[in-house]
Amino acid sequence: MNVEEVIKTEKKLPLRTRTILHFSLVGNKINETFMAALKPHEISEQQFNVLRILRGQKGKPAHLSTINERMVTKMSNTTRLVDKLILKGYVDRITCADNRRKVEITITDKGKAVLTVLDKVMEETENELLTKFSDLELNQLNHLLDKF
Amino acid sequence: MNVEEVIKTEKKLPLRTRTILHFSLVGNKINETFMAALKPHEISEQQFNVLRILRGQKGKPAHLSTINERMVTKMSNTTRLVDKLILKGYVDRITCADNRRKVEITITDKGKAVLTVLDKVMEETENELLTKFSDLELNQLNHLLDKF
DNA sequence: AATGTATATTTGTATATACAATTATTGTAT
DNA sequence: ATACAATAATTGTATATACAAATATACATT
Repeated sequence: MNVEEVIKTEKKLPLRTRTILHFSLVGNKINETFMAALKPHEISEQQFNVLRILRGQKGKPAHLSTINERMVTKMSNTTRLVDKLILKGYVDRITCADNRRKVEITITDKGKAVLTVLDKVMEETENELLTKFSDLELNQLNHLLDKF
Repeated sequence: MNVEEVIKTEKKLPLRTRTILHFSLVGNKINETFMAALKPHEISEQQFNVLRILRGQKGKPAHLSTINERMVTKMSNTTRLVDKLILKGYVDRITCADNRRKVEITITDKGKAVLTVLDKVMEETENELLTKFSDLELNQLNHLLDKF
């Protein structure tokens, strides 16, 4: 992906401007690719993330605030993401007995089942996006990303 | 930015999964930073992009489709982005005389004026985001991004 | 000229997200 | 115990975006 080609400019961009622009162009490509891959399964990336977080709990329920901390989205959206997952039967929500302000979210068997399907979809998409990278290059990239 | 720390997991993620996740975490950080920087000026990143594209035309108007090609967003959104810029007095829209299906968008003096202000804001934000990078590292990053 | 097809943009509608305000519950200080 | 602040989640509302359908104009074929 060549920046100057995409944005159709002849003039040389300053290094920092070019880097940020480059980054956001690649980011958009990655997002679009994942959205397209998940679309046939009628689930959004954010909803998928919630399911993954819940699986990470290994049976234990997660408080809504915990899910929220591990996501980029805002609290109010987390509530509504969970609403949608409940409608699909992928998670359950009960109010916490210890502290009735909190709610506990658990992934259902149905939710686990779609996750195993989606895991494959995501892995394939990752590989598709990263075909041109060697492991060495991926490590270099990760190392550079740590600097942000 | 450490991936495992952000998503609070102990187990080691597969290299490819980690890279994509890392990328999207950094992408979110970049986006948030720019949104926050532009917010006081009451303009969105997308609206700002339209203005930059128009400036690149050097006085010549741009067709809506041209603007659209150079942006990530969809055509219908481009229409509405321009609507908002017109309301603010930053651009003009006239139907093209040669081909009355097309429209021509031009940046106004007022639009150019805010751009010069926003240029500084963007440059500062870029520098703020990239403080930890040497020029060599930025070139390495750009080189790796080309592989996407 | 009439008809069908392609192009360029706009509009309608559903969904997604951000932000502020609200509700409900718990903890704390007097 | 009462009042006040803090915490957790939800709801209302405005804005943003995606997608499909509609509109308007131009081009091509008979």
